[in-house]
Amino acid sequence: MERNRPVSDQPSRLTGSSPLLRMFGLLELIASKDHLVSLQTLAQETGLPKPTLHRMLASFVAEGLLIRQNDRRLYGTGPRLRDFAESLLMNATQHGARHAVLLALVEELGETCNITALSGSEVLYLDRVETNEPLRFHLSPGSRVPVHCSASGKLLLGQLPAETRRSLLMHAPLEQYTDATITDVAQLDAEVEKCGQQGYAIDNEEFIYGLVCFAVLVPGGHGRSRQCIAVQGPSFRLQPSDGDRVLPALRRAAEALRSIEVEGRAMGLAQSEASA
Amino acid sequence: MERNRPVSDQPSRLTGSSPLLRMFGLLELIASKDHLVSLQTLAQETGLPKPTLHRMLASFVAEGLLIRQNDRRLYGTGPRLRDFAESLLMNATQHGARHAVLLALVEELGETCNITALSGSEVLYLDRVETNEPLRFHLSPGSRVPVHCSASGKLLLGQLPAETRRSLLMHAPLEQYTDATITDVAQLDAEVEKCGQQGYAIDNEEFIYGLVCFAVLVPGGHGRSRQCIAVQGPSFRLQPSDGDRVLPALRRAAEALRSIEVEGRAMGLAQSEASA
DNA sequence: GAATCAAGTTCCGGAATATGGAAGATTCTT
DNA sequence: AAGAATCTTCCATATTCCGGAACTTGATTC
Repeated sequence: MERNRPVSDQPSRLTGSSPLLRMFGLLELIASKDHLVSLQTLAQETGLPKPTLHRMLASFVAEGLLIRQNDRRLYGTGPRLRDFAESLLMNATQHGARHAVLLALVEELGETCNITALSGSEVLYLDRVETNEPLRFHLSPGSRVPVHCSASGKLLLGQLPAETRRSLLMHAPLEQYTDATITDVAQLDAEVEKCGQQGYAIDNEEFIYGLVCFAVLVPGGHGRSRQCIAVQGPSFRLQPSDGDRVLPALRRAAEALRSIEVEGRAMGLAQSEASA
Repeated sequence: MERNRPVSDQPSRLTGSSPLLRMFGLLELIASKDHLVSLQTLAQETGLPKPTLHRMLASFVAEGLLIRQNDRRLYGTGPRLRDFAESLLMNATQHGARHAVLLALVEELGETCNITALSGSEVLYLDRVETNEPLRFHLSPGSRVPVHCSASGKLLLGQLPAETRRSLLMHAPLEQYTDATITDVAQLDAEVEKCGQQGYAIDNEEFIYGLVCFAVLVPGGHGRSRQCIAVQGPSFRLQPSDGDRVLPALRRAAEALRSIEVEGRAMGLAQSEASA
């Protein structure tokens, strides 16, 4: 159902399906300001009723996440949020190691690279490092692309049980983005099969004109993989025939990612056993 | 109060009056781990029922706050959380006071100074004040430099658990920027150790020819520090032998930053008690 | 390779929480 | 001191969350 949205400006709506996520969105909004904010300001920017905002802010203040300053009129981030942020960054070494692999790959190939995974019926970008080339495609990390017209998507589809794959493709219409987009299920099945055989996939301008992409699977613990690493670039710098140049590097990076995953798993297990 | 639990104790429930705050507590718990966690582990540590946790985690994953790795068995922080943390630290409300400390330091030393933190596998500039000298290196706040060839990076690496540090360096490309860049892991380990011992670090043209940098840690609340304050300058104005001149000032500034932090914390507590 | 076991996932009725319009306080403004 | 704007409290309603029980998946053992 739709929430009241009487005001027609551009209230940077807090996107969030549940109240819980909406509250996190509020924190994000406050954290993104380089100055303190008032209730009134927040009401205007979010479009939320003031009593609602007041209640949210009050509970954050009670928990030490936010603090009130200037005679209690303005809100800013509190010590607990700073602890959280610092702790997060210091401990995001999984990110760190993974990010480092991407950095090295971009350095070597000279083009933007991504780590991707399947999320629902779309391909999600887990992390990304952009090339320094002045001309490049910009897709923000956390964004999503359709499965049927991305190199990663075609590989990840191949890792799904046939049954699951079928029902997934049924629900998501195969939209035609360019002339090269595969929109026929049978044809897509054949393409997925082919990619699985050869161990890599190419997106040859199937999603965006001028965008070419190579992807390989990150080896999973046992049999199935759920992540890809991919390189993308404009078609005049990266072409389908460049496989010999980019695939070895991609495979090396994929192997590096696998070893990170294994370490992470080992630590995770050690942790759970430690509390027995 | 202490927030990080070193090892498992009783089902130490997530402190939080409302479900909303409890969910934030869950994020804090995950962010405080230097490794990925499983649903089972979280269930044990929080005492929450598994279905409840599963639902919470699923919604976080759907929002991009968390990501799942290792065959979807383990949870870790996602890109959106990292953005949040960085944005928060760069805009922190005591920014004003923090900036003032930097200004005073630059005034005293006559060279550009920065406040830095670790983010993933790189060093992030949280804030920065440039000298008025006509010749200076330009790096904007928000930009990043490699850990292995920056004074801040070498100090912050020393604050990580050995295991974590090893894993990070293993996968980070120790790129050679200048003749002085340390690219050998063992050698870097020794250097990090040495910096930790002496309480400061020097970057002696290890990243950019002609750029020398001194850094000290900002004392943290819980033993470990997560931020540095540093001064940098061209090698003909700032030399490794200038420690006696710059280190006392740096230490004073670091102490000033710590006290700002403590004040903020005290205010936060006062606020939260007022509503108890 | 079938049995066993542990971890992860789904279901759904009941319980607890969030919602926001209206109205009452508290400032700031003139 | 009246007027205006913002902040705060109230509370009936509707939405959301909760978690025991049951089911599925995947790993381990015999």
